[in-house]
Amino acid sequence: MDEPEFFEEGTLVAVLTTQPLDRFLDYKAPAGGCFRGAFVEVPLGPRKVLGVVWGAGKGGFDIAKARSVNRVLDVAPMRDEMRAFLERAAEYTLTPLHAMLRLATRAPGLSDPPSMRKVYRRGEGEPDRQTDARRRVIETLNDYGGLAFTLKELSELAGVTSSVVKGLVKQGVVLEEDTPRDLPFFRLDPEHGGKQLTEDQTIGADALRAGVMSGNYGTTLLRGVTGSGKTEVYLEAVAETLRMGRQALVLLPEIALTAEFLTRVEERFGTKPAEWHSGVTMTERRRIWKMVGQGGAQLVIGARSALFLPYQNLGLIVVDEEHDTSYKQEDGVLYNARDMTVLRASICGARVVLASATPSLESWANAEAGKYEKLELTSRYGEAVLPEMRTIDMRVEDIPRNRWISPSLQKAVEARMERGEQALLFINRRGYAPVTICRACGHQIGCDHCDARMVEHRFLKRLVCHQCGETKPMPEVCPSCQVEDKLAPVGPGVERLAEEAQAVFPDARLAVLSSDLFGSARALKEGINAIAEGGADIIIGTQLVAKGHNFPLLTLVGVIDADLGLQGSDLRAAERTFQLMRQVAGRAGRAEKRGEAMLQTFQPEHPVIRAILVGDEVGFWNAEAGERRQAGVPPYGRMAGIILSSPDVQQVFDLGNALARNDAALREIGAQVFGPAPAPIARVRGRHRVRLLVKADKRAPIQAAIAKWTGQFRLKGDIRLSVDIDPQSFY
DNA sequence: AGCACGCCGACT
DNA sequence: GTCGGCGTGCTC
Repeated sequence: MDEPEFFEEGTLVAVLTTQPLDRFLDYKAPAGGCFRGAFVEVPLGPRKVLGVVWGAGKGGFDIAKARSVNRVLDVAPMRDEMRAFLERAAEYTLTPLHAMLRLATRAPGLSDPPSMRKVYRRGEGEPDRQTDARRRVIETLNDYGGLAFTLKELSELAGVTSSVVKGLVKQGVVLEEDTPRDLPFFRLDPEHGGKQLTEDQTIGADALRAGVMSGNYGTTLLRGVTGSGKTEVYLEAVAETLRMGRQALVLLPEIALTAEFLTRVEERFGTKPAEWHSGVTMTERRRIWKMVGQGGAQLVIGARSALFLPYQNLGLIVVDEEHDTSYKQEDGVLYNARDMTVLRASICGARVVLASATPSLESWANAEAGKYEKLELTSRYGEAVLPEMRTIDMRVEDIPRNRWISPSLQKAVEARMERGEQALLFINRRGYAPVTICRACGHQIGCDHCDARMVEHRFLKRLVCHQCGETKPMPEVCPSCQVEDKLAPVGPGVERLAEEAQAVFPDARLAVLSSDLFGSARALKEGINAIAEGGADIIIGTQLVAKGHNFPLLTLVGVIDADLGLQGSDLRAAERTFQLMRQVAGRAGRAEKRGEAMLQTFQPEHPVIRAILVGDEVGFWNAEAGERRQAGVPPYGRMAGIILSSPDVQQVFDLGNALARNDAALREIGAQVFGPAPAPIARVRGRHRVRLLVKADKRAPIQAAIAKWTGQFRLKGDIRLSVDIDPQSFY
């Protein structure tokens, strides 16, 4: 390893700060000098800001203005590979570098001196007088063999007041010591809880282990049907990474999942890993950030932002459910954590495992092209097999108005209940009804700040905008024509389906699983556990249930509206529908009983529905790939979205049109621009949004061209422009 | 991001 | 005359 460059006191260093400046600022190195990569505090105008020494200063300005770095912070310096990663990620996503540095420093108190706290352990001496309380303190300390406790912990464990402990400290029986507040995580033991793997899993685990042992970059697409035990397989790759003394990161799409996952990690490695997501406390954040940087955390389980932690020796990154759309950050810095994972790993020589039962077309195409290795787990655990799937043709079902459970589905559910098995009714819509319409004038209630329609939530007794979160009470009269008692719900949501199910199956015990019905991840987990143990006959759920929870008694899945998502011209709709339906169907029959899945559809002959039915994944992907290749869209072409937003409609359209007219920079690389058109959500929080789409050849330097193109324009007033490379949805 | 500078409209 | 609106520019 090359030693990073050292800068003597007084020499000029280029510093990148977290302030939104589009260049480096030069400072004089502080007393004692500093290395490249050092985190520093620098003066900026009247303020002190956080920065990183990026390299030698360039000069070229009035040298008398150069100020000195205030001090070098007491955290591990940023490694060269991290700087390279941030630079490349900034370049790829067309994000200013300072914004990338922000992502990488999302922990509080990095500039604070390491804070200390007092801990107490057993000393040599004996107390002058033995009392009951004193004996309990000493016994507690002996029981835990030399461990140190905080005052609060020790007095609670021993059942004494803090003054007893303090008294013993005075006599030297208990020692009081200062230790850093941010403690390392317990060591994970790769040999702790290895499970017996199936033959299939062993082959997979061996292949992943071999990759880890190579010590080089490489990506493996780990494909396994639901219940095939992907997790066990990639945890073996984690184990091998730990044996090699390197760090591992497992990215998960859902916070709700991490609790269950953490338990599995603890069973496998004997202790909990570091857990990083938006819900962790500030103190814990700082601890994780620092410990990851100095090797005191071997394994991080986290959401996408965990990719920007300062790993010092990252050997493996697992992206679980790699197809999940939540890996794409949709506000602020627009990046896809799956793609950035591959970038980061290729820079620091780490392995990547992309795990999914239903991979994204991008990853599938990369595997087909030989860029990724492919690994398949085919057999499910035990005797369970994929459910038998069939459609219910809604065109021929005799079903009353405002009912969504067809007679065929009803019969099937009743049959399962008689056998004491569970059924799941799946609908991918939260709330009571997606639309509220006035039957007097036809007005549909919309959000005041967005162009989205408000969704009635009876549980909350309010209308909710699923776009911006705005809520308002259900109006008494129509906001448009003021007529009373004419507002009617249209279409089903999960709450309304539950109401119907209760009427259709009066004796059934219902459980509704929707993300907005649980106050916390913990409550959700408890709810899920109770259901899994048989606390309900019928589960009514949104896509929350598709995400890897286990329901051993579940043998029937009824999909209320399999067509949802097939409409529209969104090219990814078919892919998402395929993935979601396959995942939901995978909930049935995970234990010993053969499951069944029934899809209610008005278009049973649709190619996607047919592919879902026969489970012909390769056929589906080939068909989908063919169409996209034809259209020259991702993954066979490149796209970027340009979103303009402003409170003033005229302003955004003017700029949009100006951009569309002056597209020489794009034509130079053979790219086309479409639009401007109202963005998928044309108004968000009072801002009008307009989108242009850029389409280019797979190999075209789209970022450079877009930078040149948009760079000609100066943004006036409150207008914002953001570039979304590889947008999730496009049409 | 902040913060200062600076140039036009409604007050004392 | 001056207080204050927020457009523009600077920060080593």
